[in-house]
Amino acid sequence: MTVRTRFAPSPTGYLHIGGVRTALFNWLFAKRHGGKFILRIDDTDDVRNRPEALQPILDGFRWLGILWDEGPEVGGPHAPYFQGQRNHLYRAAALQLLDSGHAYPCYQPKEVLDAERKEAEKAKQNYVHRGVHRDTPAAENRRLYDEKPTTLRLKITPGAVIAIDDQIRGRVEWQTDLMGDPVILRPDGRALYNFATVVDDAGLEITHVIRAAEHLTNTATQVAVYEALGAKTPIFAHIPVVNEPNSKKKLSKRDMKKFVTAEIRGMLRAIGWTDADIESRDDLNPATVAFYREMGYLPAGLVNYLARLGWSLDDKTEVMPLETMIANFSFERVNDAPASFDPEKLHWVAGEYMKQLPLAERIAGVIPILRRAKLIDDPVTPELQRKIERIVEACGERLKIFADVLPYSTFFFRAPEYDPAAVKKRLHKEGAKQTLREAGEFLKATPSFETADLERELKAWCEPKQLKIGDLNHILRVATTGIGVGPGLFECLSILGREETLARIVAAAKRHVLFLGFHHEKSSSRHRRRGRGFRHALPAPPRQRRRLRMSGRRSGETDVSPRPARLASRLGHHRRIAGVQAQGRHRVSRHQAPGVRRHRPFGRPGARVPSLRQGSDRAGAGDDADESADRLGVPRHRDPGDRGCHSRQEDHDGEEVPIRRRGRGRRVRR
RNA sequence: GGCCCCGUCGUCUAGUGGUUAGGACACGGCACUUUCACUGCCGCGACACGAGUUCGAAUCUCGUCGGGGUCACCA
Repeated sequence: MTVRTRFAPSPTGYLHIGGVRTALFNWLFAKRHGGKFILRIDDTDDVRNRPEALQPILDGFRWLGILWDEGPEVGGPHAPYFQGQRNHLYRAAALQLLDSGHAYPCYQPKEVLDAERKEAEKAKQNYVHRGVHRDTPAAENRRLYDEKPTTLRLKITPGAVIAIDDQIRGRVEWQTDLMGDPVILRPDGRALYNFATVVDDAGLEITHVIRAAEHLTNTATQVAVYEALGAKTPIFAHIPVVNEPNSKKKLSKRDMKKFVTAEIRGMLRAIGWTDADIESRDDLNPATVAFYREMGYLPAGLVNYLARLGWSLDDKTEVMPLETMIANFSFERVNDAPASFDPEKLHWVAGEYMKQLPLAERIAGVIPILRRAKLIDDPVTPELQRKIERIVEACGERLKIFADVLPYSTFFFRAPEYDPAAVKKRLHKEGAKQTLREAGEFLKATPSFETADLERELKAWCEPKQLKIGDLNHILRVATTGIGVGPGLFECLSILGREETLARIVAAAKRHVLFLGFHHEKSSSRHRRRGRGFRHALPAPPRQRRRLRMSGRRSGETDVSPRPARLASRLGHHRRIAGVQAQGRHRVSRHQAPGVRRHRPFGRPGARVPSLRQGSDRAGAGDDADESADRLGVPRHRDPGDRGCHSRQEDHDGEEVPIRRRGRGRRVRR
């Protein structure tokens, strides 16, 4: 028997991260057994049935390399692969069940049913619907239905047990007495999910139904349909759901917008998306695959991470080639318990893959990011290409995802934006200005501006002056790049070239005085405190943080505002020259680095969130900041009074509950 | 509320009666270093709880607690 697995997304306009994990398991299993992976589109929900909403899903799969053997745009022997085009099959199957006495028409109005359901709920009873025509002869039921079409219900056999041997969960059983007769066909002839799915899975000869555990309870109904249809039930494997980061809640498709926190917004803006884009597009969201594509994650890294989310190869392997995953994938090593999506680890895995990527491909990956961020124009001249190559080389392993290039390279393409904290730390020092001027003079005349030569020359220059190369490094770095961290200084200078380097040194030396009083006013904004990559922004540097903690301040929050007296003394000076040089003072763009912050989709687990309200000069942060701060930092707790946990106690002396999985570790292997 | 599923460091996981409970991310520290990153080393840190079976339980049984999923003429 050839293994056939399937994934059946609804065309929602985006590929959900939880969904793609399910699809991946299906795909891996099929590949492992030389089988076929089928993509079927569950588009029976009219409301969301937009053809254009399918494309992002197909694109996402193709980008990840999860290719389907049968399905949209590929075809196959069981076409069409859209449920919307298969309704005649469901209808035929339903009528067949009607004729065989497995189904019956139900004329009970919906309102009555709802009322009954409510009643049952009130009485704390399970609601089990049995229609009046359950026991009417099949021929009579068919006559009734033809005369007056209505909903068709499946007859559930009473007093029976439906059981599956789930590949992951072991044996799971349900008592049919607790199941109502499910509707399989609406009055207008359209099928319901639990029915259509079975007709399709049977029709497409799916051998293994691998899906998220949230479908486990659907399985009872579906098995009943298989049996009524006389079809062979497939093998089921219910994989644990994917939870929100640091949460025990499912990473849901509902309420996706909540994942677009102020921080995520900042990241999206940094790579060139506007607020309008973010508002209007569902897929600019860290719960989708598209988001990671946008941010420049390598697809292979995402696949590797997702594969490891709920599955393991052994006791230690984290990063492994696709072939290894395929060769070793088995349900036996799929965990039973839900797994929380961990963006930090994903980022790490992505970085591991980036390390392996040849330079040429890194360059190719970085270009679209630079372009979107409007740092480069469309035609990439050979000269520009060479510059980008040098930048990427200089970034080295700082690059884990392509978007990491931005904080490390923006200053190569436009005038540096000075990070106030770095300026304060490195330029507001006794002698810094002097050193800067002298270094500038020296760099005017060095014989070469090649990286290695610069390094040698500058080191030699430092020696007699009792100046540590490290100190010079800091001063020059901030003066020429505006930020305190980045690629190697000598690489930076070399890439900038002599002319630009000197210009920046002169400009920085001039403005140095201005810096003394100016930046303090607004520097409480976390957003521009650190000009570092996506990966290392939020926490203050170790030493600083320790100090903050000791002073009882929240960690992660830096207060560099000057004491009032000092501020006052500076203000006079500042006012005098501000009018003339206002445009020359440091400016922090609202949209670009160095505001680019640490990559933390979904926010930082467990961290106190510094107030973003202070950063009112940061565009867009104000509105959603409070809300997202709550979400980011505060662990999700249910209301203590709302713990749905009394059930078993109350049950205990009531009805016996004979249904439970036996032997938790037991798995039926094939 | 009914039914079903799940419970090993903050997170991902290894573990199928005998282990000092292993690895990875994250975090803290040290070393390397011109910053950061990389790399190496060190550290922090878990079997939800209670009974039972057993010479011996993270592992088997029962119970308790906790978490989640699902209860549609949605998918």
